[in-house]
Amino acid sequence: MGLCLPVNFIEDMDTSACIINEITNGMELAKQLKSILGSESSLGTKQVLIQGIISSYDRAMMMVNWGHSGGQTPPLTPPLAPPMLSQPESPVSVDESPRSGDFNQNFDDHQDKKVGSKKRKAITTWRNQIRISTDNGLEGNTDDGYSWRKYGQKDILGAKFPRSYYRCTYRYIHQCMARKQVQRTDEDPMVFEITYRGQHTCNPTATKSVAPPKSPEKYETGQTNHQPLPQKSGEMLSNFRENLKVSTSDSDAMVSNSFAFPSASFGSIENDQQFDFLNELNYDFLQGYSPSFVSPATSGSNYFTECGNDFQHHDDSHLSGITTASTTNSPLAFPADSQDLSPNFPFNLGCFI
DNA sequence: ATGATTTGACCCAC
DNA sequence: GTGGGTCAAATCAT
Repeated sequence: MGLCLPVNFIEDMDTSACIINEITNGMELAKQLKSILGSESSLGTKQVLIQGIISSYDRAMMMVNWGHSGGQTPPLTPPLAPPMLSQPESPVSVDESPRSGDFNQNFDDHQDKKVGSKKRKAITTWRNQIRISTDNGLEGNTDDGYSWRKYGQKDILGAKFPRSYYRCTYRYIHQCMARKQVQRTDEDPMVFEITYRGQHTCNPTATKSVAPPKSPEKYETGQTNHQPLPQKSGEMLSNFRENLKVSTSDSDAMVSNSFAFPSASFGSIENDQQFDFLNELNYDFLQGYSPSFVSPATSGSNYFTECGNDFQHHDDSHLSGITTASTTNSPLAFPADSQDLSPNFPFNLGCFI
């Protein structure tokens, strides 16, 4: 069901060879980039090469991390399809809060409380870091295709900025227990770290309400009501995918998915020129890439089942050490399904298929 | 009037 | 005891 890699991926692959392959590939791309750096080559070409380099090294690092993880297989399905998550070996806790037990009778963690030691952090989480860019006068947003309602904000010790807490707008309608936390990073106020908890049981496309954003600040605090146009959904998705990290705390697994359009956002796009610019930008970047990757933002239940692009496996101890630099600026992602790859697609996915 | 956000208080894991 | 997560009343926005 949309998983890109077999469960026994680690055991089956020749990890060392793949790591070498990725590093070699990255080096080759770097050479190509160097050769065209001062040339007339298009910006897109250069960015593709840069992303190829980043992706190669990301994958190499991922494989190194996995190799040290005792063969543990991370969850492979990214967050936009939380209901599709398949983690049979790690209990999925949707709502760990004792006080919010009004609806969690249906969820596994409720059983966990009876069965054994139930740690608060034993819950499936995804982390997504989004860079908000003002380079071109646009503000980004943290929209991910779902409707969220803010239910709290808290100053976090040691953090410059407060953390905002959101739950699915349809928590009570669809018993959707998905939540997320949004927090600006100390290092870069333009980068938001979004932690998703629990899985959506609602249909994002069917439930999204319509209300355009009023201000960038609204987005920063998690504007919940926005119905992007179909094309905007691609940007929305791209923002969301910009830097995705998935983890199950109890299994000490994390998956990272690097994706970004440069400054592609629609949080405060209120004039058509800007919007057209972004569309062109997206088109340029996605030209030649998987249509299934570009367009699916409006079908929330699908567009994440297919991916699993850049994976990074971390210990729980690494969770707090997520860096933004390596993952927030990746201008491109690649489709998980090699069949979707265009001939232009620069990345060697041989290790993943 | 209705729904979203803010914010102080509460609960509980650590 | 402290800090993080959540609740819920008050407030705000539409």
